[in-house]
Amino acid sequence: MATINDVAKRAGVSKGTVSSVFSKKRPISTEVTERVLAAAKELSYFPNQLARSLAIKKTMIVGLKIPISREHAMSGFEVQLINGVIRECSKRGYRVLLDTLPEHDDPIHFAVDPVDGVIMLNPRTNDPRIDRYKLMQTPLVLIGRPDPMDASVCYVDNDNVRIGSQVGQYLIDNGHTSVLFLNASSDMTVAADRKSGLYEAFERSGLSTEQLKVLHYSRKQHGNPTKYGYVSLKHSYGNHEFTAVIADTDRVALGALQATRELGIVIPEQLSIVALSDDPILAQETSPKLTSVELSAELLGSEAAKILLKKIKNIGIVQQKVIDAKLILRESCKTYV
Amino acid sequence: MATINDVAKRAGVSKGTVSSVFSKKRPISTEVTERVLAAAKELSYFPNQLARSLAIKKTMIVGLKIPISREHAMSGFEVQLINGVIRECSKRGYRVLLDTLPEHDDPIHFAVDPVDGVIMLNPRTNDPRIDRYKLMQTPLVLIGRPDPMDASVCYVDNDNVRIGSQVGQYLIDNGHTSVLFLNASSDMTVAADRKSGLYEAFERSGLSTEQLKVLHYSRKQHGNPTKYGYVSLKHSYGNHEFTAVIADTDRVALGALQATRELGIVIPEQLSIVALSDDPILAQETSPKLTSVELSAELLGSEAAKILLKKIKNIGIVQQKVIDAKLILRESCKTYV
DNA sequence: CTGAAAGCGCTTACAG
DNA sequence: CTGAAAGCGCTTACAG
Repeated sequence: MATINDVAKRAGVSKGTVSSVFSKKRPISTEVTERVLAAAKELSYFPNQLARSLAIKKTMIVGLKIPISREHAMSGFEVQLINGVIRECSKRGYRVLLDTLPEHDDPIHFAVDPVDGVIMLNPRTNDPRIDRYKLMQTPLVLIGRPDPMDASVCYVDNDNVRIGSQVGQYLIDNGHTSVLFLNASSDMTVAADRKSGLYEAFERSGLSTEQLKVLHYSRKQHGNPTKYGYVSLKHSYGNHEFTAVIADTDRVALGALQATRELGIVIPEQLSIVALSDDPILAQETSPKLTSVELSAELLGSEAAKILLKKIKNIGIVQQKVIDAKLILRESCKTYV
Repeated sequence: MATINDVAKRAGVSKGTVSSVFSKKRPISTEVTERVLAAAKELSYFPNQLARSLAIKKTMIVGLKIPISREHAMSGFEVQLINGVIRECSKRGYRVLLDTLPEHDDPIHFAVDPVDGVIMLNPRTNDPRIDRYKLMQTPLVLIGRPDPMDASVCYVDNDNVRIGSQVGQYLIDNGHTSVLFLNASSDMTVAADRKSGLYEAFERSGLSTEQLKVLHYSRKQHGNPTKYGYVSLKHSYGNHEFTAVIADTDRVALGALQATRELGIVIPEQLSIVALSDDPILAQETSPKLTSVELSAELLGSEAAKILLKKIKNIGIVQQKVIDAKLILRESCKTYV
């Protein structure tokens, strides 16, 4: 690969000049410009972004840290979220470095990536990476709230307590007093938040939270979300009393739906189902169509990107944003008439 | 941000030594190692990948060039494909730089990206980028065949002629003699390939290709694939004779399905539908379930990544691979009994 | 086991 | 409008 030096020599100019004709940062006479361009073409010269980035300390790349399971495809939620990030970034001329690599616990391996900022999914409790990004002074925005709360970090999130409460209230309003909650895995902050929202709704209505059966997903135990829905329903139905099930995601709901079919349970007459994470396309194609909460994953992604891009331009900004989730009524819940 | 120099000074060693304790490329005494690590910690030092990459000429990043429409979400095909690329890359410790930016025609803006190689989707006819990557000596693998054919470039692809022919034959075997083909946009090589395969099948069976009505998608004209399916069917039904329609993708089929519902056409009794690009989940959730061709997008992605990674390790390798597509029979085609 | 120095390929004040 | 030189933050022969 020819370098800027080769071109400079060939064109009989300094490399600063070559740099300028490509970057257009200072005016170069047309005569020289042409000579340089000709030399560049002859030598098949292409500017090296890496070297450029090192010099100007800017890459026009946004890092997206999103752990992806080795076995399964991305969920609709992840896909939409990535979509939102990409769309927003590409609108502003940024590219996206997808980092799905498992995280190194060893901080020695933590390096500053060739990115201008990073979006990080699902921070864990006391996530050490948050501090490291602070020390690096790398602009960071989380998707999902930091735990413990930290007013100095940027994030976008749904209000998961509210989601739990809302769905609970909806079921209560329609006559349900006992529900099976197929919750997310217990180490996720969303799981705790949604559960507490659900409890809240029950208590508010003077119902006993004893009527709430909450299960947690475990990849080790269940294999995948659809199986989780399937076996959980099969095991629980008959053993526990419940007239409604809340599924953590549409995939979980799919498994549950399958189980009800095999058990001969009629939806929604005998059992109501609502899913919390919604791939709008999927939810409309099941039968019956799935009543579910639209988390607006794409919006989460694009808002995260917006905030990050703002922050990159103006270090110091800190901003949080909660994205509205809405319950979309379709056909899988019995409504009280 | 502290640099390697700061750490070296603080620890009272040379920067080569600091470099070595982080890279472990040459042995450093434990005493010095500890001093360096302590200094690094005190100064919040994190190695700069960018500088490292420039020095060693390696980034451990794979570029994925995948133009994404501003308006719509990614298609199932794209999602699966990206999935395949990511999965394979992350398995080998590579990250993926998603580049969805619109391509600059101006070759002056073509720079060598901070990647070790690139995967490029849907090359155009006489795509100038292919030559540029050659000149840059950037390892390249295409998804979709180069046009014109070029034995020196790596690619993975379905055999789209075969797909067209296979689907055609299947329809013919089941008694169809006239079909509506809702093909991809006319500037895509896949469109031509599939069409010629379909013609082939008709000719082989001694049928008149006059009974083939082929339409092409145009974003300008149709807006989006689903609308394309919807309006095309509405316009064509009644005006043209056909007992089967081949939809370019499942999204197109979705639109067509919707149109048939409104027109009161019973699927598959009155009309057979087969889709060429298959999101397995989507296809199974429509009613009736969609008979469709599984393109194995994920496999396309992972195979492309495999070849690229091999090529990165050993420049000079050239390899092509055609990925099998299979027709999955579900419920949307009438079968001849 | 460690250091001094050249090099990776750019950019950017500073000077003219 | 252009050049010479220092700098971006690393790595790596070479020498000891």
